[in-house]
Amino acid sequence: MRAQKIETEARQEQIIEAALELIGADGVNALSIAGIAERVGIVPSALYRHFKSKDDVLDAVLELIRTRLLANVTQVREETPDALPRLKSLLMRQVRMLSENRAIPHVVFSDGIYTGHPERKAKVATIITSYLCKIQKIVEEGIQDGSIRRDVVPTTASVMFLGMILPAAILRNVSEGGFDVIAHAQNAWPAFVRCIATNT
Amino acid sequence: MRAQKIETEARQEQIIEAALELIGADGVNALSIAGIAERVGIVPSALYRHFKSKDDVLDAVLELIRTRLLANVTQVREETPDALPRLKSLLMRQVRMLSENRAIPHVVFSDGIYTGHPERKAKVATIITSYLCKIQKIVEEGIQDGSIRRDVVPTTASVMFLGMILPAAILRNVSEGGFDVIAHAQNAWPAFVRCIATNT
DNA sequence: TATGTTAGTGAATAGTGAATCACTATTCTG
DNA sequence: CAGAATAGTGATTCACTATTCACTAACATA
Repeated sequence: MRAQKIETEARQEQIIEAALELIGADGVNALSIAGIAERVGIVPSALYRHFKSKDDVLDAVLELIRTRLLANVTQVREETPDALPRLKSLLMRQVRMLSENRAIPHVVFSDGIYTGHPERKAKVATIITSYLCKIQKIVEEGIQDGSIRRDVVPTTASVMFLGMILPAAILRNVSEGGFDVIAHAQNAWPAFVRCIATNT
Repeated sequence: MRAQKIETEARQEQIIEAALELIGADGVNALSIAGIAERVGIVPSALYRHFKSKDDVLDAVLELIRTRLLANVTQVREETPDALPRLKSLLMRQVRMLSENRAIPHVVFSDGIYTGHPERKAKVATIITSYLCKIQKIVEEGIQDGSIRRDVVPTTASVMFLGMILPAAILRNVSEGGFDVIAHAQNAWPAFVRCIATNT
């Protein structure tokens, strides 16, 4: 049975989405053109009408993740004005996002994407660091307005913030969902507050 | 030129060591029998005299990492009696270990090892959780003797402890060493203390 | 309705890397 | 020193996957 003809842009989205889901399920290594094609409902070779190569697909996946990740931060900025509530809201958002989108840690932390692709590795580095920079900025503003201790190093705080999310994501992955990421975030938050907030 | 003949046990160690280094450099995906063989100085097929399969090599690598990782914890237990100094010492040890041994995060957090190998994934899960359990125990003892706050959830604390190390390791990997893991640990430690220690 | 363009198909190709095997060189031992 | 056991070699097989290509069906538009 022949697949329905669909315009390239729509197919591209389907393909990226399918890739994202497959990566979330089995990791970057298990991602194959055949697998994507099957999920989309076309034949493997048809995929090449919409992407030049598998690498192209991976680049697109990475780009999508980048925008989703950073969008979260900017949305939080608009939502709340103060540093601590911003961070808390961001934490909960990210954790929820990871719950729904298992692919993200796979893509960002698996070497499968950048073996033999220094440019892509650099891109991952850029994504992470620009994410951290935004957090750092929130922390700096918190120091300015006195809600965050002066002796907190913004860089360190941003990495520790990531430290509430990342190990949890990996634990969830490795234990097949046997780790409650959201509960962890809720427990970790007050502790994190103690470690950066000024004593009241 | 023919390679020197060496007894299996010694070769096995060489092979595991080579695998570890290759993984550290380029990740699990880039690991090939040919690569290992070249590094060891034998021909690819010779490797099969010492290991049944590539999977066997990976299992051995994983086992080595497991022992190294857990050995660190038990050594720290012998070294110092109190919870907080123990944790600090453990932190610095782990960070130093990661600096010297780039393969560890690759092996533990890359999906390359467990795609299609549920048993191995389970083993990774076991390694991480048993590591966390040991930390948890230290925390619990700290709560007992009053050096750690009563309202700290031991599980959460252990995951956050990992959160000082893990993101740092990944940042270092991704940025090609452009991130000072040891400096980060030194900055993060006092903050972590604030978040779990009783106020003095 | 005819025609050009776009998307889908299936078979063929080619590269890669793990694993096997028959054979050879080396080392150990009686 | 003979010969058994052990380790190394190179050619080869095998499976797996990305990619190409000639062809076909569907759609848009003139």
